[in-house]
Amino acid sequence: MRQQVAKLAGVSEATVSRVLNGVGPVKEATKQRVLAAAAELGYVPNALAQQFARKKSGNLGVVLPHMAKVSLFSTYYFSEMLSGIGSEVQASGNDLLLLFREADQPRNYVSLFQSQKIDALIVLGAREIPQDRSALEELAQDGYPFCVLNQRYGPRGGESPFLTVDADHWSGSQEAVRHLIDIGCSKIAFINGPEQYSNSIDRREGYLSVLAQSGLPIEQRLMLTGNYSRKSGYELANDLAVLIQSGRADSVFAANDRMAIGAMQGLREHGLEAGRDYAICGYDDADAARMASPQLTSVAVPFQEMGRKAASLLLGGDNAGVDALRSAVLPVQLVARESTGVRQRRSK
Amino acid sequence: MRQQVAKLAGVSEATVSRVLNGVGPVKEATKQRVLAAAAELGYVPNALAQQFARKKSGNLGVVLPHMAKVSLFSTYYFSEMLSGIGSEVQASGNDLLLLFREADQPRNYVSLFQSQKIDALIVLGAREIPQDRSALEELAQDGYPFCVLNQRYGPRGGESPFLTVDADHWSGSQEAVRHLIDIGCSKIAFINGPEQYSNSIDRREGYLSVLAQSGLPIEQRLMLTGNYSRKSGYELANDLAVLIQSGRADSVFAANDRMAIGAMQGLREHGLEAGRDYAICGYDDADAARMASPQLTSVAVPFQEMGRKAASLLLGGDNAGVDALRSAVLPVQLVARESTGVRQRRSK
DNA sequence: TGACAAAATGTACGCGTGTACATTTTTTTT
DNA sequence: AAAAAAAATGTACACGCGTACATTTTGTCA
Repeated sequence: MRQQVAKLAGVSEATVSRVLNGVGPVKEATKQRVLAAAAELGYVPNALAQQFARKKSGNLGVVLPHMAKVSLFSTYYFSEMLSGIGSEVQASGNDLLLLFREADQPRNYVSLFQSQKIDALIVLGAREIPQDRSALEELAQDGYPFCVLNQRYGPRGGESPFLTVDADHWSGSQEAVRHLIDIGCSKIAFINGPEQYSNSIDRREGYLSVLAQSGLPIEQRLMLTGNYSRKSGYELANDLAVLIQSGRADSVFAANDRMAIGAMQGLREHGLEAGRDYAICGYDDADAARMASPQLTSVAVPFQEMGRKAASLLLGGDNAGVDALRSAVLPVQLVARESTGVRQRRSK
Repeated sequence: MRQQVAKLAGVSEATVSRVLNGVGPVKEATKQRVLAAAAELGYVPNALAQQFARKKSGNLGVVLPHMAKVSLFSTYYFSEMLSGIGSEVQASGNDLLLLFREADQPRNYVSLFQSQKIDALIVLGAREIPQDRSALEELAQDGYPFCVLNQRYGPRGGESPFLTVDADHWSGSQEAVRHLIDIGCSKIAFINGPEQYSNSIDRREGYLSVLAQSGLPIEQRLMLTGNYSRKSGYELANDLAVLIQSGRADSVFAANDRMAIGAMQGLREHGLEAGRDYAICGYDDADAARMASPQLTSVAVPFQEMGRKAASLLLGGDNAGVDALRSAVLPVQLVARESTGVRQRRSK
């Protein structure tokens, strides 16, 4: 096939290759002849052979936890990051290989590189558990290019053992809690997610630091733990209702929107209405925040940007703001809405 | 590398290949020696070379519309289908290549096959527009294996020009409308999405057929069109409010949950409450349906199953219920909730 | 035990590129 | 105008695997 193109253009196959890849010096006239011949014959290079010859698959792998039926995570979260990764991958002329990780199954990331199926890897949904950490350490050991998204393994603000792109959940939580304080709350309950996720830890620390700064007491009974699902928030509402009705809590900061919405639903069944009987702030600013009623105050996380950043770090040589500590931390932003008493203007 | 394995096992490279691929007759003892040698040396076959030699990439391509910032679609929809596809792909030992399609960009699906990047293709988010249809016709012309998901190109219930996996949105809409009638509604407004999507057409026809069956009048002013976004539902609430307040409508059937929720929000601003002043039924049974308040009655679509089915049609030879008409149509199911006056039992 | 069939293994090569190196053509320099 | 340098093109081969075919070993039957 390539041979036919070469013949039609009156050149050698090597020249065809050079023209199509834009490498090496080629006379303009020759180039045009080759391109014309290729177009005429409808020649499309065999990507498999190219990859083989180049020893590059051109694939960026993305592993994400396989959520069987009920997803612990907001699908929003992953969709957005994937979308960001996708746009960057496309712009770089690469492809995106989607890899699902079964919960139990051992993580064999290294063989993905050994088999050359992928040139680089982005890991989503990683946690601070031995299996995850050791799998990543193995990758780092062998020097493969990979990036962990939305999870931190080193100390916050310190040097990271792996390349990481995260959001500033510490500051985001501070903003959230300060906002609650600003609107007059002083007894802020906190629904966190499992601390296997570094951003749960970051949120807790953000929460605690603002309480300390503001001279508010830290009370264990105000700190609850769910699993980031709506249902867990719903169930914790029973505890929250007691706290609120007894005057021991006047507001809630939830570590994500789903738990916040679940809590609102549960509290409603206790006759407690967000924005009236208590204030509540979620996290992520997922679509659901705007769909809830009252609309949920939340902390917007730039998931798309995070995905884009991770991909560009691996694909291009975009090392802006990363070098030393091996981690990029993107800013988040509070979005105030009805659930903390901020009425929205219409048509939004 | 493979050579070293062969040497260590005391066999030829061909035998190593045979053992690792499980082809051809191999003496048990030899097999064990080879496996041991491969394990000892940590040999991982080069996937690129394998693909090249086999002339198969082992990749199932999945194209999905690239939704820049605001997604017209519920991300839920795509996440679920992707998840279903993913589980099937994994089970079959293949990989999933994710391909984003820019809105304007011409669809060049054929070259994906010509370059052998993919062995089969699943198309998500296709519409009845010339670009989409012709791109698919080109694929069909050349005999490439592909499957269109959640979109129909032939007549409903008739022969399909392409392999298709869809859900029975006609019956689903009938169920929804019948449910509204069952609870006492007789003036049912309908918010549909763009008719470029066949399932919008199916829903309209389902809606109309039940009205006809029930001897209810068909009124154009009750039939509105949004674009499947929450915002469009929100904006249409102004029209709905007039209809409801004037007594010309007593309920709403929305073609998806997002529009339904938007409408509920908009109507609330007009003092109208779902489940009290009017009934409303959504479609998709996305997470959001359960997060809305009141919780939204909706039609559950088996997106995961659909994805799984499409993948298994292309990967395995699973032709169950498809052969003649080239299309599989999966059943949907109504889930009644508070928005049509059905109170939910607690702890769900 | 010999002849023959079947099983097991080895040998050799193609798959379609990219590219190092050799060669030819063109341009520049003296 | 000859020599040298630079640009353009051609030749040849490796990449790592799967597999058709040739060969050897093992098993079977008379």
